[in-house]
Amino acid sequence: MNASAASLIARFTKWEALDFDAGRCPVRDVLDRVGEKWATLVLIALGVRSRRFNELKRAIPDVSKRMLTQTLRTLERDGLVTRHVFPTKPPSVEYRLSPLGTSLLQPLAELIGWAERNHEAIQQTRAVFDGAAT
Amino acid sequence: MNASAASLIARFTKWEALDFDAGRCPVRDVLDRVGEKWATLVLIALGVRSRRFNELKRAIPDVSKRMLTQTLRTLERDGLVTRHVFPTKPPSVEYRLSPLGTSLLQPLAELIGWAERNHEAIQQTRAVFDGAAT
DNA sequence: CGGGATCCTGCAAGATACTG
DNA sequence: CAGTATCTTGCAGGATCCCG
Repeated sequence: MNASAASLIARFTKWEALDFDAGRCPVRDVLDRVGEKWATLVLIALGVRSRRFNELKRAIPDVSKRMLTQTLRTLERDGLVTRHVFPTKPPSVEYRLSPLGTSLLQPLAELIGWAERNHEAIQQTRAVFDGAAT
Repeated sequence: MNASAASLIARFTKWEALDFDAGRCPVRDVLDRVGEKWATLVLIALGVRSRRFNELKRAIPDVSKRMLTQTLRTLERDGLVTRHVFPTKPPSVEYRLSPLGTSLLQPLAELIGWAERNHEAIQQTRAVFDGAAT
């Protein structure tokens, strides 16, 4: 147990005492974003460099245009990504990570680092669990 | 931009060069967990202390029994939580955070800390965005 | 090129009722 | 107390076609 985790636990203990309402917890917004299938990938891809719509789509081959558009709108709405239109012909639109979006990259990186370090252990545990269930 | 974020970006650049498949990315498992509505709350509540089923339910008032059971099963399957049955009458079952689950608490805490520091800015940006859309 | 509009499907998650 | 079983609904996300 480290300092940040201990602090989190202390905060939760207070929320709990106040009969907190998970539905209105503002932290949900952020966790929901992280849970969205494409949001994190878009943030990371834009962390590498600013990109145009179809550049992004090539960087993340499996995303559909629809979901990419929707993901970008959501991220823009939350101020994590900015959209810059250049009135060329045909039009070109560049997406950039905002300072806020860039700052999110750090905690995200730590979470993903944890996932990379531990996903093998998770998959083994899972195999054992599923085997025992049979 | 800090070290862990820079490292993440470097890794992504390599994935991208290898034409990576998001559907098979093992990191998804973890991000999906974080996105699940109750999983993080359960992990934090168990970080405070080990608890029994109905203790957990009281700590997180809005969760239904069904979702709590399902969430606990998933976390147990991934080895983040362990389940201990005491054959008393009536039966009592205690859930504990495993070492793996405890280690997840740290990156999670940083993400939630970020969310707490920035949710106000996000909500303001969102209000402006929605206002402009009208 | 950078989308928008529509239709469709599957799954997360809630409501309710029952049980060892 | 600690669940299971069943039904239902909302929404994420995919497929397809259209547009300036």
